Amino acid sequence: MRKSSPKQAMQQDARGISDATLRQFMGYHLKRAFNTIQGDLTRVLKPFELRMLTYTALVLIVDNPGLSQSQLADAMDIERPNLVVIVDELEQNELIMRERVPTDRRTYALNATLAGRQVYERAVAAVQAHEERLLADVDPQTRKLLITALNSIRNEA
Amino acid sequence: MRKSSPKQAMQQDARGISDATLRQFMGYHLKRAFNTIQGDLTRVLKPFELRMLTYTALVLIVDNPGLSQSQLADAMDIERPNLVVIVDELEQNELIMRERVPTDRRTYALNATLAGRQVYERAVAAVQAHEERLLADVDPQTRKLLITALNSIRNEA
DNA sequence: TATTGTTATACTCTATAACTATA
DNA sequence: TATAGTTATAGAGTATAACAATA
Repeated sequence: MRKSSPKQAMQQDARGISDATLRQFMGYHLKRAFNTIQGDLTRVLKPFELRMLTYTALVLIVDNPGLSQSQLADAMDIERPNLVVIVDELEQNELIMRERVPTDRRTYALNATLAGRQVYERAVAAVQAHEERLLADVDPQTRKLLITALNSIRNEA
Repeated sequence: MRKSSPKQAMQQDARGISDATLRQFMGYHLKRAFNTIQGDLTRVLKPFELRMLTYTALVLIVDNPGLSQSQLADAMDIERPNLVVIVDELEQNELIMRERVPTDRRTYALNATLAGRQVYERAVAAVQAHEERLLADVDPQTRKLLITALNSIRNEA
């Protein structure tokens, strides 16, 4: 994660670097914001032995008991092969279980353990508190607008 | 890059996956939006033999002739070691030149070649056109708000 | 044949430590 | 000493192809 250089989003920074062209470039702003939040989240989630991907998976599993790895990969927008290590990690930490489905023995039903649901409660609270701090300057209406705009980006591809 | 699943940002998707908890999670929206835009940009920049990082570097070099690699790394918010291959790539494609500075022989002054400035013109236009399509549903005022909000995220870390 | 989960693999982006040459 | 650029390296995240088990 990188140290921030405040004021650099303006026309010129202290050393006179002009980012006039870049300032219009949404991808650039998105990337920097994501890198910042990703770095923060790594810290916030460390006490729970989670990272952003395992956190996201845990949340979806707790909220959707019994879903399959394919469904989870689809919901997380990642490829199935990449989900395997994520589910492995959650299972090794005993936060979730893979359970065979009798009616279709190819799939696993994913379910959180008691410990998983407890970690979920605390981790969700920690992430919400973090985002509350992060978005302190952004009023609720703008946050909604932000999310809507971000999702419209996602859906336009 | 991943295929999009429209409507999935709503309460439930076609298979009934609930992402109620995730919907409040800004990091998740940011990540998906960034992944989308990053995938798109890879395609948009391919004709110019650029990727997002080399594009960003080229833009900053053209807009700030003679800047050093340290300044560039700082402006791009990446570590100096990671910039080396980016500058290498631009130099090998003959879009920029490293020139020794007589007054401080440790630093290089980075300058775009004529070809670099021409690629810059066309690549910037292509990226702007792409973002215009991507943000078609987002009105100009909201875009500004979006950028401001994204930058406030960046600076709060 | 098609799908679920898996393995192997490769590529990109990021981060740190340590080197060199200059200052 | 300190700084600019570099090398080597390691860790994430992501993507594709191909396999076994099952449908």
